[in-house]
Amino acid sequence: MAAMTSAQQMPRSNHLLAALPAASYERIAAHLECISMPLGETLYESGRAPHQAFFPTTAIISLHQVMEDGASSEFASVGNEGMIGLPLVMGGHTPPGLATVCAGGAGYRLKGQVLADAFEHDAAVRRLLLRYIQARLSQIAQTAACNRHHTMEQHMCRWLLEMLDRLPSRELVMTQELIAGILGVRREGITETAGALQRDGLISYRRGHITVVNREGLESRACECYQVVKDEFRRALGLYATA
Amino acid sequence: MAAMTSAQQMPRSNHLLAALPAASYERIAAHLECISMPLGETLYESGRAPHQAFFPTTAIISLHQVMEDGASSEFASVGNEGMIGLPLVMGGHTPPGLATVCAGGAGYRLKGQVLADAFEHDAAVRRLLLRYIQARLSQIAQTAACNRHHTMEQHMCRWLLEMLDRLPSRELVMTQELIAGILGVRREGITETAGALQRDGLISYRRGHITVVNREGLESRACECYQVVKDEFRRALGLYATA
DNA sequence: ACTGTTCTGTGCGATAACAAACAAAAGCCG
DNA sequence: CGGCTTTTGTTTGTTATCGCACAGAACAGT
Repeated sequence: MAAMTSAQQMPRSNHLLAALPAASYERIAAHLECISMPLGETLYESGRAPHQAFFPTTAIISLHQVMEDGASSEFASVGNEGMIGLPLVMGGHTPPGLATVCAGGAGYRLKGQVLADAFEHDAAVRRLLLRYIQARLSQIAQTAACNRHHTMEQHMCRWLLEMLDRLPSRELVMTQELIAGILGVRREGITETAGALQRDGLISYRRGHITVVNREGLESRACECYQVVKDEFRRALGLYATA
Repeated sequence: MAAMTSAQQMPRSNHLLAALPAASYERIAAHLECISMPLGETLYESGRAPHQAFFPTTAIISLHQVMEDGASSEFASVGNEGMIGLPLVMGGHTPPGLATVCAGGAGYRLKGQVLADAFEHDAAVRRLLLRYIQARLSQIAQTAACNRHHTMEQHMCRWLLEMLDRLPSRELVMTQELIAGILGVRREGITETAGALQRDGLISYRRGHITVVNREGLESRACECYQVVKDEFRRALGLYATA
């Protein structure tokens, strides 16, 4: 965990925080700690009660469900557009599922109690988070349908785009093995698909690094789910939907 | 839509309503209208803004996402344990997706404004609904993973059990074609799977009717998702988790 | 530079689900 | 009863993904 600068004088590089009215933000800002989130770190897991919320700025967190046989599958990814720790405001227990850092980077940490209080007493915070939760619901629902109907290539293109939208650069630091684990498919499948995408000039990669070369190309080979989910989050944060 | 009896003197046959403290319930009860929900009716669709919430008692609603190419896939089913109309309290727009009645029956209808007000001003209502939303999130997340990893037979057994838990009888009135549409698979697949389950004495069926004969058998052939989701809802409603 | 480890590439056969076409019932209604 | 419609059953071939096995390449550390 890196240096703890107060977040007040920093740009609000997390869109969810940025969408708060100034008064609400200021009440929270003093409690935000700037931390680094190293690749592979687990922020939430089923057994452990959560006490912190996280607002990624450059990091990306993958939420996934793990099956009894060890197979797993991402149902949502969270980056600078959102937060980790919804159970804190929903007052329930820790849900099944796991939150792990799939792209190392930075983010803010906030004490669960501070968030819960803000949600309870500040209507603006509450409204925003509820809209965010609704977008999250759509995101997961779309993923469920995507998992049933779309091909591996479509899904992978979608996922690359989602990562890209949240990353400061066009490069992902990530092995094919890891991607396969996240998407819940075999590593060989990713090798093959990535090979095809590289052949067609959409991406280029070397051991543990993938660079997106042709974004439009990826968009045309991704499934509709990418755009659907993106629009939902834009609406939730009060931005206009894309044309 | 059937006769509108005030719900006050009726048993609270919807578990979510039943979980409310008496004071909170009474404030709402006068506004509950008892209605019938015929098979096939659409309660929510992407374009239309929602103005009503629904609390099924004997009916079951299937929430599904529809793809551009017309393919669709259920991501949650809602019966007497829950409600339809979460967007009303989350303050957002109508999400993508569709809510249709997949088992005809009865339920309560509540004006959206009444629900929104209760959520805004009554902390008990808010707490309960937030816990319910959390369970719904888990339900959808589990379905996403289920869609990726489990077989059609596992999924179908899971789904039959979920229907059974919410139905007054052991019989579903429903064609194989319809089931296939809900689960997002081919009708032939359902025919084959249903045939196998009948051969093994777990269910029996005739044109448009399926009767569950051996519940334990189904449980052993369903995937873990059934139990995981069931436990989440029990917790949300304040019941004990199963042993 | 050498060596070991971690990634990536490739080639099988197996399997689950798809697509389409058609046959056979089951129920509805005159 | 007899015909029509809807539902279910069956067949054949195709495709996407899996599971496994192993080879080659890239990189990291000594």
